[in-house]
Amino acid sequence: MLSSPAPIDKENALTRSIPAAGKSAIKTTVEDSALVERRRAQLTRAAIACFSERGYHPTTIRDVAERADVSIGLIYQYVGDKEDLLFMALQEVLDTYKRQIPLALDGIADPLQRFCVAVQAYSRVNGSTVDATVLAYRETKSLRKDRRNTIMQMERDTNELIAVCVRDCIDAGLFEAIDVDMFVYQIVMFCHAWALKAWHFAKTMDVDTYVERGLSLMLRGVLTRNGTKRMARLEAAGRRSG
Amino acid sequence: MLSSPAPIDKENALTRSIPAAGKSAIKTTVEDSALVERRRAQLTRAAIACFSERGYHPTTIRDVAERADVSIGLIYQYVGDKEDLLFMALQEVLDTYKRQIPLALDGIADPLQRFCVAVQAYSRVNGSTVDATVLAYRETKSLRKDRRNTIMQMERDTNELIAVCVRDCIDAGLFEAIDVDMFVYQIVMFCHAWALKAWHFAKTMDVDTYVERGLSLMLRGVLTRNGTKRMARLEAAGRRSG
DNA sequence: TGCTCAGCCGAACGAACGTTCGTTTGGCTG
DNA sequence: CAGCCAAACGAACGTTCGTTCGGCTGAGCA
Repeated sequence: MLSSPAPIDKENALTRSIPAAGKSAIKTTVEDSALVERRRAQLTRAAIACFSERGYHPTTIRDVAERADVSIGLIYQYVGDKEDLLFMALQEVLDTYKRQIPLALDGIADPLQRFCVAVQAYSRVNGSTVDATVLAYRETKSLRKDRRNTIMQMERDTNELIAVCVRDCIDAGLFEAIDVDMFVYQIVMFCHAWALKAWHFAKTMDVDTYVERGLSLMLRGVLTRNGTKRMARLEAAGRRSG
Repeated sequence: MLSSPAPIDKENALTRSIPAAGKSAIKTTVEDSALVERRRAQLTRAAIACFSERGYHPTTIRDVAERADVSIGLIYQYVGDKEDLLFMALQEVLDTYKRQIPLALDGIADPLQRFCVAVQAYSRVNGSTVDATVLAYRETKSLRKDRRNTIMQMERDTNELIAVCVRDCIDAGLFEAIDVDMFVYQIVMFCHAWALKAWHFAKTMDVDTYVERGLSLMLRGVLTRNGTKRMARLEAAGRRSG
């Protein structure tokens, strides 16, 4: 057996919109916790926009303040320092991925379709926020170690969403007994590549075409005979509905 | 036919160790061109080390000067500004890739073996300089547009080295008539992933294991019947020799 | 020996930026 | 309406860092 054990994460259901509370919590001087949440969301949105555009270090606090339409001083009532803004931004980006995939999967039962939809959803969210995905690749290293670990754990959580789909396909006899860990990373890199190599791909196709062409390549040799039949049926159904 | 035309680049043979002369050339006040080359190589080495460790923006000119064991003032006799250092560093990194693959391919005739060796060489060079590969992903965006384009062209050149191997395998009847562009990017991302996801993979295997497991997954469904036979023979030969 | 100048040095400059803090605002309370 | 206070503001501070520039050095030459 080639597959190495992938750690299964159980804290998924417990995470909040801004998780990782406790240890690396963010300082605030404001009491009203609803206000804190609202302001932080506002600042996070502005930070993602600024950091995506110019990068973390070249962006100034003044840039973020202006984008968020608040004063410089206000920012320091809701975060401890500039790095907190980056941490919040990256958490929000990774969290979006973690939210979008289950959302797309909702109500779909067939394992093969679930797999394809998961890949499509992940690629689409990468595509709709290319800059944010690139930001995560560029700036995760700019975080302190413990926070970097938090972000990496969030990536592992997302990967696990894909891994589950793959294992279900194998269990259902639709995929061969492949190297799951390797395949999951191949898929994940494929989804990220739509953002990372947008300068190459976006010239010649849209996301959905990309996913279609990519899957038809990657699934050769992975689908069982049954899987191939099921795939043909799904494609026919897809063509009929849109 | 799914494959889209990949542009073939002919200026490969013309590039020098520090290419892209002409337009975006780098300022110097020193006459002796041999000295300029030596000093720039020295500075480039130091810059790659510093930028890889701490990132481009947090690295100071003082850091690079210290690492290269020269004064601050000397640097400005060989480069115009800090961005020149980044440009030289990224060029050197990408150029190493472009040099290593043909080097590994030298003397190998069998198309399938050439493909496998190219993937292995690319993964190995990514692995031996993980930080440099990550640097290229992080900081290419920190360059001015024209220089960013130069770097992207160098990446395309490297990709083309892989593309040639793939097409040769198809022409030799060892690969099915697959989507070449898609497959090349899948391979390239796979090679980069060894560096980008080192925190995941390096815990459980070495580069060569990674390449072996990755290829055996990606080549299912790509190899023709003949290709599969040839592959088995190559693996047997490989096992005998080392 | 003394002159010259390419190459090198690093103190000094000044702009930019993260962060602070004294002040202002506006709404609630009694 | 007076008194209070959380929230917001933004000028000012102190530091950092890219870049400059005036002077030093030593090899080559007369």
